[in-house]
Amino acid sequence: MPRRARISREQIVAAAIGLADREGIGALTMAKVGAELGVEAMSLYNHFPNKGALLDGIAEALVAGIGMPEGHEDWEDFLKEALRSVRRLAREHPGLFPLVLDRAPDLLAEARLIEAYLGLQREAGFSGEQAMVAFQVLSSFAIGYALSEIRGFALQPGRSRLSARELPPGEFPEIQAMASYFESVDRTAEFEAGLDLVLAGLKADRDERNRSWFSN
Amino acid sequence: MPRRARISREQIVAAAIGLADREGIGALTMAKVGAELGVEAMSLYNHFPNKGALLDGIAEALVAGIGMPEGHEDWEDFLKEALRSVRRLAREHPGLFPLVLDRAPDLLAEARLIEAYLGLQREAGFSGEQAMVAFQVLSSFAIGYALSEIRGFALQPGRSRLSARELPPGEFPEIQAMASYFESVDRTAEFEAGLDLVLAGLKADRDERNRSWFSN
DNA sequence: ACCTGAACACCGTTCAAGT
DNA sequence: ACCTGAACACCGTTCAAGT
Repeated sequence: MPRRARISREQIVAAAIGLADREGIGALTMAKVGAELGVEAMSLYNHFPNKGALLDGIAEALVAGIGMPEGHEDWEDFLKEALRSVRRLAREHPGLFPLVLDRAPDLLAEARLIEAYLGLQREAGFSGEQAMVAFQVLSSFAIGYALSEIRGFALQPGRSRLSARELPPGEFPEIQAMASYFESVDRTAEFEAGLDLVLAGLKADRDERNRSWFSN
Repeated sequence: MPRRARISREQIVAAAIGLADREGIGALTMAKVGAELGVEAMSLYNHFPNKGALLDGIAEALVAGIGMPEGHEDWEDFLKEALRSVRRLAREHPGLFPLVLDRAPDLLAEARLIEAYLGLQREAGFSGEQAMVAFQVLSSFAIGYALSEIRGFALQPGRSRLSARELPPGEFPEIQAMASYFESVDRTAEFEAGLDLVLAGLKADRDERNRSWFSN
């Protein structure tokens, strides 16, 4: 048993994630991450060149935890499952999600996902360009939705958000009529409805383009 | 002429925005913002209780700069114009956009926009709930898209982003076949297509629900 | 090979002293 | 009323010294 603790990259990243989940991203200082493992701040520099590299390590670990969707047959389910994972990550680590977006490491994992997706898309009658537009529109929606959800939607009660019931009465009749709606939205259902809505639009667009192609 | 510079809240906020635009958000220290105006760091505490309040002031000023869309007749144009403004803000102040999202002040301005929007929506045959789902799905898309655009989409060349051409050859045939696409996407056209796609889905959904309503 | 004490630059913030 | 010097706690980072 060594008198001084000995630590690994993986332990540091895990400790940092736990710390940020418990105390917020503001608690992510070298000293506090070290203390989590019984070690001084300077020890971390034996494992990461600087704090930025540690943050990259955190982002990478979180994204790697998502993995590739299983059941590769259908492009719609494949993509929906991947985007549900994005939302799940945001909900599990709300404090770290913006960091993941910021430092989204240029991952081979992401490229592998898109490669698999494009293969599935081609069989479904989409051109490569249509497939990538679909990917970018849908993932923009999922990222934006997840972000809105963790920081609070407009007019939602709670945290520091202005809620529908706090508005000056009289001036906002439309909103006030819906106050109870804002307090009881089912966000999972809304997210799924959003995915389906965008997918319906994409498929309608594909079909229309294919129709005009055949009729020319 | 006083020997010591005298400054206002507005000047401080403007100086901070200019500084962040030029040197990045990392340059937003009390000392540097002060220096921008020929003043010491401590002077800022006469105008803002702390740095967080200054950042809130920045977010508020940027959002206020957007304003309410003109030409209120049509809910679709109204909402599209508002969301184009979000994207415009992101492109004009890429370094500050995440901060705006984070500190989105609980603005009366936002409530007024939603109030006006709901009024327009009702006339178009949407229920209040449908209207808010539409709002949240579309604004999630716009926020996510703007964010992706400023930090780089997947497989896009540039910055620190892994580009399609940098991937190990052979392993990613689908992506490599589209390398030239990734280098020449028209992001404005893609954003507009995304808006129209989601709107088409929303209207199809409304019509379907109304149809089943009448046939019951 | 990897943890640590001492040290430095930089940062947010307080407060009493100036004008 | 509002700017400033001095001071403090906290932070990232370096480096030589330990084991």
